[in-house]
Amino acid sequence: MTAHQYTEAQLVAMLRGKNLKASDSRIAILGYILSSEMHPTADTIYNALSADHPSLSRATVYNCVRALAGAGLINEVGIDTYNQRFDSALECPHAHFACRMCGRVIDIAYDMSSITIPAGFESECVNLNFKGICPECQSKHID
Amino acid sequence: MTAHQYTEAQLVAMLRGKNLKASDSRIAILGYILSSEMHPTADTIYNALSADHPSLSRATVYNCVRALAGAGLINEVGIDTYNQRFDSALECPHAHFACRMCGRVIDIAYDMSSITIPAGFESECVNLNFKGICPECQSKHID
DNA sequence: TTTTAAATTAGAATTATTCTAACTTTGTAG
DNA sequence: CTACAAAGTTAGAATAATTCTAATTTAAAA
Repeated sequence: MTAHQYTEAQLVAMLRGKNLKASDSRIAILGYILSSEMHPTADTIYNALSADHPSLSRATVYNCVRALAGAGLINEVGIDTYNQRFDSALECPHAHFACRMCGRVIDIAYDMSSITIPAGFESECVNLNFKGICPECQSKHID
Repeated sequence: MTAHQYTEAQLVAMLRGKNLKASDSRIAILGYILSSEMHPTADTIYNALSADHPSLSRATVYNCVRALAGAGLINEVGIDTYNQRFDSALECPHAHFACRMCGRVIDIAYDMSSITIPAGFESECVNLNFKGICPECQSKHID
């Protein structure tokens, strides 16, 4: 929920802990997602990092987020219909709210421990997503 | 959860009830989604219906699902990362489970009434999605 | 009927994602 | 420290999903 800054050494340790090589790109992308509150898309990540990492390619962004999500360090947030978004998997689980007026994706404190899956299914990831109108847009607008 | 068949008159009534013109495409697409258990993608819908509706175009499928989802007759199921899927909004709410091995999206009976959203947010749609391994794939495979 | 706004169409355009094959880096072991 | 092998990265082309455009057709109201 609250974004954290991590040192490079901490990011390297996280990657190694998941048996991922600590490449420059992975360190930068993981650090960016963990420090961001905005549920970035692959394109947002690419744009944010290419200034400091001029050789970064879009393919690497896709490769990295896939590896990081596979390792459970980040989550895919399936709330935005036409762009995949990512956020930290290290925070306590939380829900998301997408506002159909302003388009923002907002974290919602939510007790995910109340959500259980039926026996027989092995769940690796839970997503609870709401769509509607956020408080700010409600006050701006009569729908 | 269980798919239903509706008569054309019923489908027309549903559309009119939402102030949507009852065009051929909308009747066919709504009927298809409501009678399907498979959470079809836009492409699946297009392929399933073009035999009977040779002039149907992909643009129309996208236009229609947008209109139907906006009217609350169907839901976008944000569980499949790289394809949007749709299902009936008329059934009682339920969760989805996507298996990362076989790729199926399976309905899960779930008490959505236990899910409440914080005050101030006006929620129009809730999605509870799980990803992991389904019972069938667990028995096939040692991961 | 006639009318008109809305919906549909084909295909081009755009956008997001993946693929390919050459090159570079990482972590390890000598 | 140096060499090696495996894994990761790169640019750009290819693919796939979605949207756009402008002409045509249709639904429903008058």
